[in-house]
Amino acid sequence: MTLDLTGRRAAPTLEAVAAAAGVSRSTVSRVVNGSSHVRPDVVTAVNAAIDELNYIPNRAARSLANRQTMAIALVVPEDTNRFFGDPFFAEIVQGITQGLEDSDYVLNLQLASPSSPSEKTIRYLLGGNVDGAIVVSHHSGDDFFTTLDATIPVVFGGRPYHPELHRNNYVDVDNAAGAAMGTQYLIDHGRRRIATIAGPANMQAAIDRAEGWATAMREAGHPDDLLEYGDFTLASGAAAMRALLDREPKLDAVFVASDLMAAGAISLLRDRGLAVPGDVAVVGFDDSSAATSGEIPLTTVHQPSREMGAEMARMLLALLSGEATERERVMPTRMVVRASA
Amino acid sequence: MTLDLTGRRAAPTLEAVAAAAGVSRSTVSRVVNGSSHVRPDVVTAVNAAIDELNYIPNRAARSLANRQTMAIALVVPEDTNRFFGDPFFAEIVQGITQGLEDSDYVLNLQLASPSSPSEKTIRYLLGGNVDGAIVVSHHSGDDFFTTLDATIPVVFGGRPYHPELHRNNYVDVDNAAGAAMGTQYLIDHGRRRIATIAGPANMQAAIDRAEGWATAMREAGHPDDLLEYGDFTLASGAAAMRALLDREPKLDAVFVASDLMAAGAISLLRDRGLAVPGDVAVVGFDDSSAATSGEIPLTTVHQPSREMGAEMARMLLALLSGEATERERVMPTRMVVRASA
DNA sequence: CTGAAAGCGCTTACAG
DNA sequence: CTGAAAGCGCTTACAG
Repeated sequence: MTLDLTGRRAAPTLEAVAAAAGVSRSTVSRVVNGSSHVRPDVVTAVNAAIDELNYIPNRAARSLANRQTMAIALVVPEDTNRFFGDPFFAEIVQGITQGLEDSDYVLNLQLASPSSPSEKTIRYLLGGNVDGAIVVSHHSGDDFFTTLDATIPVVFGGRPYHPELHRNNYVDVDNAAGAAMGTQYLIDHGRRRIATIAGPANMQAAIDRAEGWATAMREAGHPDDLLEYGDFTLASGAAAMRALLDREPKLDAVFVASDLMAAGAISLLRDRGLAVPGDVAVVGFDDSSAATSGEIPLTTVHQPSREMGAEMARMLLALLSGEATERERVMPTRMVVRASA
Repeated sequence: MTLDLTGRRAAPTLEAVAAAAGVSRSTVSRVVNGSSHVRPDVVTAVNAAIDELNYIPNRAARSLANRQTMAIALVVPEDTNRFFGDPFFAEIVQGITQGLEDSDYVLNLQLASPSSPSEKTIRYLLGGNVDGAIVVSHHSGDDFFTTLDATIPVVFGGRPYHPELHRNNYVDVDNAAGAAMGTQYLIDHGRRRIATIAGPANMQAAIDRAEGWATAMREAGHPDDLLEYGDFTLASGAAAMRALLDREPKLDAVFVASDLMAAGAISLLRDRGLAVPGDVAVVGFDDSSAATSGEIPLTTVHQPSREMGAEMARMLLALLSGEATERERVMPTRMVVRASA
């Protein structure tokens, strides 16, 4: 065992394995990469040497020779607090991890600021450190992602805001239809003055959900004037609810574009002494764990977040392997009725 | 601009920059790496060529030549739900990110299972893909980390459970003293029957906090029999509270080893119609955002999570640059009094 | 089926 | 201060 200056073992190389197995480096490489043109007994001998030496291929060397990093980036243009605060992301990450499980790719998480990724992140993503990227929670106003998309294969979680993107691979739900369904549920249950708390206007999903609410309202002959924006955080849900109540004390329902904002809205409602759903019915969106962790289980529009994550991974893998693939995957939503409406 | 088969631009190399600037590759390399032995006008010319071509060094090539990856791993042996569910981790991550900001290192997050990291994670960490690692939330019963620690520099968030580790670099608080302080606060405020909800018995911090509670109780002449274990999740806090109430319906206070578990305990208490702090006083640990997001602001033992994260980053950076460094950093806790006790 | 050799894009002694 | 050359640890045509 060779020790380097700091007393740590020097990693064995292909060369060492070749010597131990009495074959050439080429052959070892073939075995490591599962080439079929190697004699079975040689495969056995090489594998024995690999186990013996505890050989792990050097990724840098491999990726230099290969021009492949076997890494993909998960880019989330949100600050840490929002990323960690919303269980929706946890489910997306789980799905992606699961979708990548059987592949040789590793996932590298890059948190970027919502406005614009740091110089460091940009260099990382553009500097050939990953073979592809999954971008979740895309906001408008930054064309870095257009550049990224022109550089490596990218799959978006949620239809990206920029329609002029070079390519356009995404996994999404029909946000407008889902929101309309949630709103219709309130209408069907006799609510009249139905407000909405929308997500930020620079995110496509937020726009679509607001639009779905407005459409359902208009079709039912109700006014679609009661809209306030949040930013998908708990606190912003409460703030928007307060603003809504100030504008229309007699509202009797609210469709909220995310469960987390809905939880914030409910806590404000209760602070004001309003009963949920007695006085005000609340319908959320996501069906994340935030829907069931509050005092009042949330009636909400379910989107299959975990499967969406897995699907993003699969789509990117297909793109990377050059397979012809579906480029736009829209998954179904459904109503989940609990206690808040 | 060269286009490859898929229509993506081929990245410019050192070679190309050298040609554009009319110098050798060696010189370009020196400029890129900030060597001082280059003539100023040459530096200018090279930088112009770099900007012109939009050159970004190939990390794989660099790290092969260098034997440095300029990447460090953040390893969290927890499942996704727990990692995302506890705001404590968000703060640690923020701190680490901040501590790494001015360095050239990128952070790669590796979620591992609490029992034992996957084959994939092991190969990643041991395969020379990162120069060092920060391990947060270490559990006993897995000696992979001993191997990791023998292979690359590692800093632990929280004193690791295994005392026989090769090296032992960590950032922590004095958990026992903090817990004793929280418990003493309850004693000083006249509580008699004080229970505790501990963290998992395979984590050093959990053990130390339970010990701190027990010590304070014994010193006050109170029995230290009312202990139930949780696993640092909200749900486990509620379950432990239920068990405690079953054992001792007349308990009047509980010291809980994390804010998230405390929030779970409080919700159970309220379900049972018990007033907090009227009937039962609750003291938490962490002072994470979970302390202030519930209905009842939590009185808790504050630990400087963000600074601890930053400190872990700094310590690892020092280790990587070979600087002699403090290897054990214990940061202060303090009482934060709010409404729950 | 197997090996020798070139090449991936950098860095870094070594000369000059 | 600068360049030619070797080397980092792999992969992959090319011969055989």
